[in-house]
This record gives sequence, structure tokens and C-alpha cells, in this order.
Amino acid sequence: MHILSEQERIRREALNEMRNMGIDPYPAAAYDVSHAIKSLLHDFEEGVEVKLSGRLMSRRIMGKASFGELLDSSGRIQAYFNRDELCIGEDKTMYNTVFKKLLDIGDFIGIEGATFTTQTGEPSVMVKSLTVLGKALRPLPVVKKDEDGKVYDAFTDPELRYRMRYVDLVVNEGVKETFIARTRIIQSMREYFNNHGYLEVDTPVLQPIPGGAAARPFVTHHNALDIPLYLRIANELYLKRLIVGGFDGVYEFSRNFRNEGMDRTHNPEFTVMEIYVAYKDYHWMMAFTEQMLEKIALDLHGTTKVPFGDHEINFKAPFRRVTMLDAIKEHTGYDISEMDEPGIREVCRKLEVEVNETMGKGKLIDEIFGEKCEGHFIQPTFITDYPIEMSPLCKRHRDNPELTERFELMVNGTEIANAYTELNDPIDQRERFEEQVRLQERGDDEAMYIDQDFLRALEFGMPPTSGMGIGVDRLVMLLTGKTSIQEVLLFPQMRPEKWETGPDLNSFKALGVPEQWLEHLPAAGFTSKEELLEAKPTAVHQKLNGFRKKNKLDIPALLLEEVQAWYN
RNA sequence: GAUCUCGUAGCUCAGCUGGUAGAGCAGCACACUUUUAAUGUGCGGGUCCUGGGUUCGAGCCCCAGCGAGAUCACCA
Repeated sequence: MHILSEQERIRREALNEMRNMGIDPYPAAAYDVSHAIKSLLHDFEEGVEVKLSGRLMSRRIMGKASFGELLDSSGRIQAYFNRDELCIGEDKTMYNTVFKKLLDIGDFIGIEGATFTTQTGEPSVMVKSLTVLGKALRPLPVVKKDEDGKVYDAFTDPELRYRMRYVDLVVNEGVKETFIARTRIIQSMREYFNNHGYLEVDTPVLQPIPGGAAARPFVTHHNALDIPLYLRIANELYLKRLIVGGFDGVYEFSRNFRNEGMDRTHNPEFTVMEIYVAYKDYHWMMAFTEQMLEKIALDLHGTTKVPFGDHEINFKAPFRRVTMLDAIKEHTGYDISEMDEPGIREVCRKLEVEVNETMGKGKLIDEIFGEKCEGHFIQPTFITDYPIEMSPLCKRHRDNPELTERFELMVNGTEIANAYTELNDPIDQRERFEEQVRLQERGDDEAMYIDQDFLRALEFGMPPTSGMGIGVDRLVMLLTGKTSIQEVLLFPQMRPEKWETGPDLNSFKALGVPEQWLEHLPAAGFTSKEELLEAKPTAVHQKLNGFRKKNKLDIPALLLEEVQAWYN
């Protein structure tokens, strides 16, 4: 138990008083409402009998009448509490005591009454009946907004907002909308795939070999099997096994886990949608992807134009297509298409792109692209035909064996999707994995492991297939105008909070402190037995009785002799 | 992991050259029957992130730690 602040103590006292009055602050019965607030406001009419529920978010008390705001999941409405409307008879306790004294901002209440419009033109509810549905014991931050929509005292500290997302969702406008948008984006995507007849599947999160991507995995241990298991870094190799098994198209919203840095674009767990479709190639997949994004933008915003920062991004298909080598030529002036590794190294030096000895030709090209080109692609652009070294799961380009049939979709200067014509030649695949092992030995810690079962599956034959993965979190960021991944994850990873262990009331009890006093000692400034015994008995005696008087505690005052007895 | 910045009341923030901790909102009390960032009067509320150090004296200076943010590295 933490030490209660004054405001928390006052709310607990109100809670007890409600119980003493026979009001259950946490009633069990369902409270069926007549309207969601948003829909009530949407076609607002006067004189409609309504029953609403929600949190009390503000109160403006003026003697016998008060205004408050009720917040439900859909919106806010003003409620008018008039003493004589709420309390028809002589007994005015419901207004004078329950509403004015015992309710607080943040409490859940139900109201029944009739709609009307105030003199200032505000749609409101004249409250005839009030029900307490759930008392809040902690004060909610009060965020206020003036006529111009200017926000005061917003709850802004990112640490507190992410740790206490429940508070963030209640008091900060727009937070809920972001997460509703996230779900709608996912629904739109799922609908698109289902309409094409592709099957949503689930593949293992716990994997014996962390394959399908180059990343550092989380390791755990399975006791019964006594083996290490890895949290998946990708699901690609499993989905391709399903294509081997005969599905035409499979997709999965895959929570992936990577044991790497955390910042405003990286969370240890994140969501990627991956889809694999048989008998298709990456040209088909580009068209499929751009149409998907156009649909998502339309479903979410009703237009393909999405504002983001200073830009407006247009998801209208088709998107521009540029080969990686052309992109490099476009943004650096160097044509590296005919160059060998030393030649490209020289270009890196001239461009002041940082490289090291472990990097192969492909990696060098990727570095140039990442440093000099990536950031320039604001409007959706497909970058195609990547070097073979950095694409070990991708089929060789039909016209150039040094390249692969791969594209990445760049939007707003970052990659949001990645796709291949998948490699289905098992012998080539085995050699590519072995090349990865050589890179690993050279020091490239991003190189991949060899998944023998995956190779076996390919040896049974996989139809030509195209696969695409899209970062769901980043897509949501783009479509909601957020610049940090923490804003689109309900519960982003944070360092665990340190909790006060709390005062040890039992140790006070052992000293002989009366039962009724135990809970008040920490509030009065004594959090441990040691702390108490360090002070003089006379000081303790005065401090505790002073606390009793100040807080009007309904317990007997302590005698000095009683306090002295604790010291023996 | 590195560098920089920040951590003060429930929330948002001031706090001078080191000299007894402040404001607004929220809370409590009183007044007020159509307000809307309601208003007026009064009153409470603090481990100044934690632990050391310097000093007669530390919210402020120094050291260490914890947490967060920004930049970078790695990654998507």
C-alpha cells in the first residue's frame, strides 16, 4: 500500500460515507443505457428521455444547480443537475450530499433524464435520477479546453502516458482514435486478403531456429524438452512451408520479437503482416500492394491523400517504380551497375559512406542506398532489384544473376514493405544459406542460420511464389501522423517501474500500536519501525495526535503512556 | 551501448548569485438556479527522482545511481 495523498484520503472517506448511506459505490447490476453519447449528440433533439453512463469529467457547482460533463466511450455531453429536479421530495441528500460532496471527477455514474438546450446553446441532459456506478479513488488529471480548442494542463509526460495508458486514453483527446484507426487498418487489410481468397493462419512464436530474417532473437528455455527456444524474429519460413503444402495464399499478422535497441521507431515486439501467394511474382505483388494501400487509405480517411508532418502523402495507385541502381544514380550521380567490390568501396569513400571490412558487395550497395537515397522517397515508391548478397531468400533476377527480384516500398523516407519473388530452387537456397554462414564467419552478425527442415520442404517442391511483408506499426504511424512507435502501441515496452515496498504495518503492530492507528502511521510520517523508534516518544505522541486532529480521525487520541510502551 | 537534456504538489510549470519551496488548474470550506477553462472569498496539499559530497546553509554546485526524452550506433 502506498502512502495516500490527501486527495486520495478524501475520496476514500467519501467512499465510506456512501456505504454508510446505503449506496453501493461498486454496484453489481448492469446499467443499460439508451444512447451512446456521440449518437445522441449527432441527431440531438430536445425533450428526449435518455439513460446514459460514463465518467464524470468536470463539475461546475452553483448552489442549487450544477453542470457536469459525462464521458462515455463515444464522447462527452453536458449534464445539468438541479437540486429540485434531481430530488423531487423534501429529501435533498442525493444532490446536496451525494452529488456535491461524495462524487469526484473520474467517478462512473449513470444518469436518467431528458435532453434540452441551455441558454448558451449547449445540448444537455436534465438529470432526474443519478446512480453511482464506480468510484475512482485516484484523482484523474484534469485537462481543460477553451472555446478555441486550446488545451490546458494536458497530461503530456510520455513516461506517465505510456505507463498509465488507461489514464492517457481517458483524459487525452485523440489517443483512443489512434488505436481505433490501428484496428481499422488491420481490418481493412484482412478484408482485402480474404476477398482475394487467401487464408489467415497462425504459425509458431516459439521456434527452435530463429529464421526468416537477420536479427538478434530472444532466447528462452523449454523445460520438458530441455532445449533453447527462440521467440520468432519472422514467420516467413513457416508460411512458405504452407505454400509447399498446397495453399494458394496464406497470410499472418505476426508479432515478432527482436532483442535490439529501443527508440521511437523500434519496440522489442512489433507486428508485421506477411503474405505469400503461389504462382505469382514480384511484379504482381507490387500491383497487389499498391492497391491494398490505396484501399486502406480510402477506408480510413475516405481519400488517398494523407497528411504527414509537412508532407501530404498520396496512396493513389500506381506508385513509382525505381531500381536500386537507378536510385543510387539519381541521388549520387554514380553508376555502380558495372562495378566490382573494390570499385564500390571507392565510391563509398568518395561519398563518405561509412563501411567496414566485413561488408560484402551487396551490403556496400545497401549502405549507399540507406545513406544517400532512402530519405528522398517521400511519396510511395517501389525500389526494386536488390543485390543478391543481401537477399538470401529471394529469387535471382530473371535478367541479371547478380540481382534479385525484390522490392521495398519506401514512404516518407522509410521502408514500410518488403517483397520477393521467392526463391524456390532448393539447391540455390542451400548455397545461399551457406554463403550466409561464410558472411557470419567474416563477422557479419546479421547473417542467417540454416534451417534444414525448411530446405527439406523446398526439396519437396514449392510453386513459384511471391511474398510480401509490411510493418503494421509503421504503417499505422504513417496513416495516423504519429512520429513514434510508442504512440501506436497500446503498451509500449518500458523499463519496469520500481514500486515502493510499502510500510510494514505488521512491525508497528508488534510494537503494540493499536489496530485503528496502524494505517495512519505512514501518512503521519512513520514508514518503518526503525523510523518510529528513532523519534522521541513525546514527539511521536504529539505528531500522531496532531495528525488525528488535523484529519478529524474518528479514533481515540493516544496517551503518552501508550506511546512510551511501544519503546519497551 | 555512447553523448546531450530533463526529473519540483494529483496535472501543467516557475523558482534569480546557494539564504525558510511558488503559481494556475485539481482538492477542501463557504457563497451562488442556465454555467461551460464558470466566478468570488478563504484553507490545505511537497521524500524538490534516489544516495553521497562541498558549504554555516543545497531545489540550485560536485560525484554516483535510477527513470525519461533527444541525437547517434544497431535494427524494421
